[in-house]
Amino acid sequence: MRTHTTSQISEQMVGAKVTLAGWVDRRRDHGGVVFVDLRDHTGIVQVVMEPESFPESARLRREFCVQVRGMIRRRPEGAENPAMSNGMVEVEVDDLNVLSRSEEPPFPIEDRTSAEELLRLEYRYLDLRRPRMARRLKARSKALRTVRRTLEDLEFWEVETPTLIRSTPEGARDLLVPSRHNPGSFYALPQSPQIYKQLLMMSGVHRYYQMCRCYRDEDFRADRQLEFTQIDLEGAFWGQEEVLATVEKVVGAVASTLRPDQEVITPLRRLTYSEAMDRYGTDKPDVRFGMEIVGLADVFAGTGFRAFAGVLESGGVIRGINAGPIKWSRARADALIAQVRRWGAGGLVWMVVRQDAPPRSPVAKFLSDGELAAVTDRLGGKAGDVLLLVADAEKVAAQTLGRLRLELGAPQDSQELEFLWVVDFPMFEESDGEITFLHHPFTSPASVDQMVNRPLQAVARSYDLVLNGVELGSGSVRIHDPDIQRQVFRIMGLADQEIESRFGWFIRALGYGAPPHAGFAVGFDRLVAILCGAASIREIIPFPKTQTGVEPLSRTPASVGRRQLGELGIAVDPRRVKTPPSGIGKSG
RNA sequence: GGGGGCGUAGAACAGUCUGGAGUGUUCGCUGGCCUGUCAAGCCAGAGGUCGCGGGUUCAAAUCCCGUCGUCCCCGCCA
Repeated sequence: MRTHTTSQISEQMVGAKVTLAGWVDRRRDHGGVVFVDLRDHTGIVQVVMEPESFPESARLRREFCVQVRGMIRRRPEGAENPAMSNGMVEVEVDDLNVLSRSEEPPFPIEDRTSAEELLRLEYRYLDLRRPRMARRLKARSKALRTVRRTLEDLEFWEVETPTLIRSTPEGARDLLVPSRHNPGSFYALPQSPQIYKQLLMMSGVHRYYQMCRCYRDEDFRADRQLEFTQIDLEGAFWGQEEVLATVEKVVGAVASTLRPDQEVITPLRRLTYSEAMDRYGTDKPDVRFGMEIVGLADVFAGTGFRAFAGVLESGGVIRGINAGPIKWSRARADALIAQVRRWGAGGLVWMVVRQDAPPRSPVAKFLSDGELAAVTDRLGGKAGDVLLLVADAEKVAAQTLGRLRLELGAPQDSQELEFLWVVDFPMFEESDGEITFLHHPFTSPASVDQMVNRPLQAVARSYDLVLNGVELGSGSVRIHDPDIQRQVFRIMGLADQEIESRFGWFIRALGYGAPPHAGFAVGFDRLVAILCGAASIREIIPFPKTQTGVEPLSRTPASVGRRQLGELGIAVDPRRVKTPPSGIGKSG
């Protein structure tokens, strides 16, 4: 079918006979001579023919699939195109073969313009012909290969675990699959192979990894789909350091493959969870820029400003950021204050630092000169800088300033890659009076005593990998002692009977000489998306779903027949039936 | 579950605030001309349920109500 790809055509090949195949990217008909840009998966080359010899050249249209045979020749002087890698030469056609014709494409197949995403998804096979999308597919493939090579070199075994597993009510909503042999019973698609990879450790597997598809039936985001790919790994006789070193090797290798322009320096920076929360107001800080959060409670310890004093008395905090010399106006201040109120904060105090004068601020009259000077000093304020202060409950203040920081400071077109470990997460958190784990219930506590006596202060041996403010993955040292595992479930409020019925089989497995083990899972789609500079993981997933879980090309999901349902013992409540959208958004 | 943006020709948009004939821009498409273009050029032409439904009005792309789709965010995501 073809002897070369378009990107192989070069000046050195002048005089060579080649056969190429691909699509008509563009046709430029000059009457006596016709130029066709022939596109394949590697690029574009110009082919030339005369309508006198090839009358069908006039009937070629965009996206026709063609095969051409011809000779590579140097372009006439002055007709070279230095913008193309093979622009010094062109293919003089000896034989033209239209393999298949094409309808007029619904949107142009080129990087320069972009159609609406829904239309692109409906015609994804055309969208993927665009060079940018082809590059992303290729990048994803290279990343997969790099991960596998790196881990295979480290003697990891890729082991496939079941994708039809038992549903567990904890965590995200499961995607369910009905069982025909056991009507009324359901499989769940895995949210992660967590339990199976731990069982593999108990099975004597030394190093495990898997490129696995995981499923979580939760609402979509730019970085969240119903199904997604993880680099899942686990090692026996491992602790935190071995995991971190291995994950650094893997993501470092992928980064240097896809982004050779950026150097990833290992070992990666580490922050503890509490440092991250204090300085950045989030457990996934974007450290490509400063604007760190600074505690100011001591500055206002004896303040006469009632609003601040009240917050401190009730156990709250006062913290601030220096937003720098941003454009400031009354309107902007009002808009920001309204915004932080929508986020749940009581308010926002702003100050604009001045040369040789106390900061300008609506609350300046309530504060002493000493307090104003101390705040300015603490936040490193220079003339023109805008300082933003929040006085509130600790969690609210951290969250508010963390979001403000991102909104006001996050770099827009940065090429930088800032990987970061966040370590020492809390074991549990309290929400609505219930104790739930932050990571998952198989995470080892740093101290069993502390976990039992003061669970909400307990530190877990767990860690997250963060890239440019995006959570790339998380892992932990696992519990390998059945008694500790049982205790964790008790702290979560499970009765012994329930522990036995739901997790007894797993705890029993821990009772047969389980090795200490630890592991990690990297969100592969997110990693590739960030490295490719894509704004959403949909850009690096070949056939992604929309926000309502629809795959618009095949129109998935779809209803199934009564007979199919009958075999499964399932009846659908007609009041709940909603037909998924069956076309593009213009349907009424 | 909640907040916000968007929906106008095959594509990307302007027009919507302040109602007055489907008014327009760029690209694509069709036909013609053209032997060195490469986002070719020139000439001519076709192409519209202004997402859908209802209301207000002499008159609705425009105002109001509802609804569908889509995107972003909050909740949610062990």
